Amino acid sequence: MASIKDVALRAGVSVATVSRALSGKGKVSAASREAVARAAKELGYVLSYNASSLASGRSRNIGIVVPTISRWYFANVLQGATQELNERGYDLTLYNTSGEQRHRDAVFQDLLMRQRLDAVITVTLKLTAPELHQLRAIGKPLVALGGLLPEVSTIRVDDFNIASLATEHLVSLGHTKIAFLGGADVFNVDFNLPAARLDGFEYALDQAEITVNPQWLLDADFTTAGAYQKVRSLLSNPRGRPTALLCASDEMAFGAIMAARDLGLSLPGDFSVIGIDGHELGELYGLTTIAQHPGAQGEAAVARIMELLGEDGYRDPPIPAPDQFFPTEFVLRTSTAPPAAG
Amino acid sequence: MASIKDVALRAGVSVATVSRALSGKGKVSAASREAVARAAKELGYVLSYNASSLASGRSRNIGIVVPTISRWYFANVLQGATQELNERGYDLTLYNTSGEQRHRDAVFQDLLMRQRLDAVITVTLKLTAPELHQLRAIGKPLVALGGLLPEVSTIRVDDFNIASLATEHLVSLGHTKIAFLGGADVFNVDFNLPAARLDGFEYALDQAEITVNPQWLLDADFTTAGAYQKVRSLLSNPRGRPTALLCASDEMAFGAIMAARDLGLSLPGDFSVIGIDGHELGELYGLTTIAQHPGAQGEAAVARIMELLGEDGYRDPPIPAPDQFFPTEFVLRTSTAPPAAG
DNA sequence: CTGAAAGCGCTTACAG
DNA sequence: CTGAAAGCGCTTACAG
Repeated sequence: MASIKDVALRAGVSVATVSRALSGKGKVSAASREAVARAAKELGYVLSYNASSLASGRSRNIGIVVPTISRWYFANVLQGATQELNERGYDLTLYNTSGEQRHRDAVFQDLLMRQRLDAVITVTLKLTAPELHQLRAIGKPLVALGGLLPEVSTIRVDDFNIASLATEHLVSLGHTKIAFLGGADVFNVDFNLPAARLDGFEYALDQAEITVNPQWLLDADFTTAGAYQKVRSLLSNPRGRPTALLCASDEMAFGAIMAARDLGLSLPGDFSVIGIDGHELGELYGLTTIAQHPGAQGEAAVARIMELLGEDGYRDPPIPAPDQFFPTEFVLRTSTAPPAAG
Repeated sequence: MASIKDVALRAGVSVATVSRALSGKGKVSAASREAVARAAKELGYVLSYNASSLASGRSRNIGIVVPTISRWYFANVLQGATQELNERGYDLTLYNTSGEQRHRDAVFQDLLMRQRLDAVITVTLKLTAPELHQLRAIGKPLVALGGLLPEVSTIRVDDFNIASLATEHLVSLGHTKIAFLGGADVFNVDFNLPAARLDGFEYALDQAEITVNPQWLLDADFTTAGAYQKVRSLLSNPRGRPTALLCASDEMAFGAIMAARDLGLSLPGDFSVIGIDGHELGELYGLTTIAQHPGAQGEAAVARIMELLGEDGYRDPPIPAPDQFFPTEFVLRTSTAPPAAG
């Protein structure tokens, strides 16, 4: 592979000039710039990022830590983040904390520390105190997508507000018998949202002076199959069932719809379902939902990182790191309607 | 951050000894080893991978190039690959070729070339000749998951065989009116499988002396929604419809099942569906399928890379790079049954 | 605008 | 088993 020396030799300038010409930093005459560009092209020169990073302290590489990849939300966040980063000429290094504890430890104690990263994005991770300490020790910009890192710049949706809005929708249709399907803590993820979403649900019902039936506050594991089981039981209770259900994720809402159908209920006449997420499949199910656009969240996290990095790769002093609510969108489809008369 | 010099100073040895002690390469006395370990720990030393890579030529970093992330197969491949890599102390750098052409160009012309990678894994990508040339020019081990890179070590499932097995299953149940739903080329992915799977389908029918109805050879875009539309049309044809369907992916099979149900057909009595993939949701749908375990494929790709790298990070001369079929598994559920009498 | 040179933090023959 | 030293390929004050 051609090195910067080869380019310098061919262009008839010093390596310093090659470096300046190629990076665009510092003054270089038009003639030199051109000669360098030509030489570099002829030699197929690509700069060594290890060397560049070592010398400059900038890696053009962002780390992202997720609790799992193979779930809708996370896969879409990654999709948005990689595209945005690759477009800006940055690499993305992916860390997955799922699986055994020692893998997770390896990520925080070793992999993240290797000084190859300019910044780190964490996605809905509930970190232990030592993990947070480690992350801070890197001394690089940090963005927490999905919130949850104290004193760290965060981007997240307003879970309380989303849940109360969804609930208000059901109330406004005339429902009073409304159930809630939240999510349990899985993957060591703080889907802490469950708490906030439950609060929003209860708040909206309270505002409407509707009493919450504690039997109708359920939990599943954020999967379609898990939700299916729970909702099937819910709807089979001979002592009466709700006419509407708010699910803390669309994937769970799909399970709820399947369960209701399998029990012979007609939707939305007998049973209304609203989700939260904006999953593509929602269209096919006719699912009313509140879309949170995770791909765009991934892009926003990258944009925030770039702000924090500034033009030269760092800000001194650092700019304040805001906490930002990401906008969501109410999507009305056919899974919600007024309850059947009677 | 503490550097190797600090550790050397504190341990009372040279940096060379520190390097050897920490890497485990070369002879070091037990005493030195211990002193170094203690000093490193006390200082919270973590080695700079940029420096290490520059000096040694090894990055402990594997690149993986995918055409998209937010689809079941790819998300699961990544899930398997990251876990396996993180466990071995390797970083994974993720490149996504979806989106605009210039992003894709940036990946191949720039990002992959930066000499930060020890090896590259590509996932079901149809590469152009220049792209392939670029990849080869890196001079690093290459593994193609899903096949398709000429003269490159590949790991893939046997699409022909999978499809013919699935078809034989339907035939053995007594079906003769069998349709096939393949996938169109999306994302610039060579889901070239469609061709192989179609071949397998036709072969099996031929063996059973069943004539293929060309009207029943369909194509969708590998999505549930796309399949739903196609199958709805297929089943609504007043001139008769098939009693069974082979779908080239489980996600499409879900759409097929939904379409059949929405038309009032009873499954599997009126209509049998078999998929290919092993998607988790298949259980809920009762979908008979051929599971291909993409997470395990991701792990296998990593294992292959490690073989190619050898203990020291390279093999000289390189070991031969085999082409390997990844095992799949027939999963019988309730979506397939003999056709209703008549 | 340009070049010589120091330095980034490691690894690894080489000599002992 | 150990250390001094060269070298990996860049970047960036510094001096001109």
